[in-house]
Amino acid sequence: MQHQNDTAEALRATGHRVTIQRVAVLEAIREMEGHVAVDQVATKVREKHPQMDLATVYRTAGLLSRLHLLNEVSIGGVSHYEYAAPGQRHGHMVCEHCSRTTHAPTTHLDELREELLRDTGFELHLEHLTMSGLCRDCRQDEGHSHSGHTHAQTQHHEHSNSTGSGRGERQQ
Amino acid sequence: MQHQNDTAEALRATGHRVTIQRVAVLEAIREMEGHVAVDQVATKVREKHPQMDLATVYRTAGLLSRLHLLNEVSIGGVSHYEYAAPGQRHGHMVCEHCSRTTHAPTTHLDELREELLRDTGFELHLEHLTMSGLCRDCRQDEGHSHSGHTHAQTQHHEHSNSTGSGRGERQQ
DNA sequence: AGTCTTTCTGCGAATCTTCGCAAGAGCTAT
DNA sequence: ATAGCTCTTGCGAAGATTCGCAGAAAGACT
Repeated sequence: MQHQNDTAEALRATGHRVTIQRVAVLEAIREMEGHVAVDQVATKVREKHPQMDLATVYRTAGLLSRLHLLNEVSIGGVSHYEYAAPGQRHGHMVCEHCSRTTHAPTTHLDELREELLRDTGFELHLEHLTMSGLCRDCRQDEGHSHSGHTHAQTQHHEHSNSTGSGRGERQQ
Repeated sequence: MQHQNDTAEALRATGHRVTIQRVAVLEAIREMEGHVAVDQVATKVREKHPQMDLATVYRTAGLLSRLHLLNEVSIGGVSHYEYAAPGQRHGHMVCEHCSRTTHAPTTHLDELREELLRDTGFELHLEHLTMSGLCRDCRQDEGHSHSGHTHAQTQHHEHSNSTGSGRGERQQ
C-alpha cells in the first residue's frame, strides 16, 4: 500500500531507520478514527505484533509526531495522537468539561502565528497547539448532566458540582 | 499582609476552606519569581511546613489555578505555576528548544478568542493557553550551543544533533 | 551471505502526577 | 469552648511517561 511507502520514505529522508514498529504504529493510528490514546495504540498494534513494548509506542509516536506524520494532542493531561493528513497543520480545541476534541479553523491561527512572529519573534508551532476551553454544548448547559457526546475517549468525564449542600463549588 | 486576606476571601467566596497549606502554597509561589515547578514549590513550602505532602501541593496548586489565583504552564511536559496578578489573564509561549517561557501579548489572543467563539462556539480559556514553538534566539541560531538564557528551570536543556556522522537528525 | 557500525527495541527502574482512603482540621451552630 | 458534619490532608499505591542499558536489527560495504 501507498502509505507504508510514504512512511518509509519520510523516515529515510530524515536519517531514521525503517522498522516494523514504526510502520505498525503509524498504520494502527491511521486505521483508528480520530485522536487515540497511547495505550489504545499499543493494544491495536499488539494484535499483529504482540511483543511490542509500551515505551516503544511512546517513543515511536513521539518521533512520528516530530516528523509531522502524526499530530499529538493532550486531552485531559493524557497524550493522544491522530494521523496527520499531509499538508494539513491545524490546532486543536479540547473541551475541559467533556473532553471532546475538534480542529481549529486554520485562518485565525495563521493570523496569530504571523502576529506573534512579527511582534515577539516567537515562531508558533501550530501543529502542536492545543487550546482548552468550553465547547458550545457544555457552555450552554453549564453544570448539567448531558451524556450524549463523549466520543469514546479514555479520560475525564465528570460534571462536577450540584451537591445541594453548602454554597458553591467543591472538588479535589 | 494583604495577600493572605485576598486568598482567604477567594477561597471562602467559592465555598472552599481556608487551610494553612493553601495559603502557604500561594505565598511560596508569590515569593518565587516566574514559573516554578511543583517540586520547587514543595521544597520552598517545607521550609516552614516540613510535613507538607507533595500530593497536597499538586492538589492545592491545581485548585488555586482553577480559582485564577495561579496560572498553570506546562514546560516541557512538567507543570509549573506562577502567581496570577489579578485581572491579568495572559497566555504563555514556551520555547521547545531552551524552555524559556514568556507571556503572550493579550491583544492578539483576545482577538483569537472572539473569533473562535463566534465561528465555532468554543470558548477559549486564555489563562490556560500554552503555545509551544521557537523563541527568537533559538530560531536565529538553530542547532548551536548557546547557554546564556535558561532561567533556572528544572527540565530540558539539550541542543540535539551535531554528531558529524550520517545524514541529518537523530534522537530517542 | 557476512561483517561492521550505529540505531532501535524491550525491559526494568525512575519520574511526574493522580487516586483512594482513614485520620485530621475548618466551619457552623450550640 | 464543644460537638458535628464535611472537606482536606498525608500516605501509600497506581497511572502515565521517560530513561538507561544490553541485546537485536538496519543499513552500508565487501
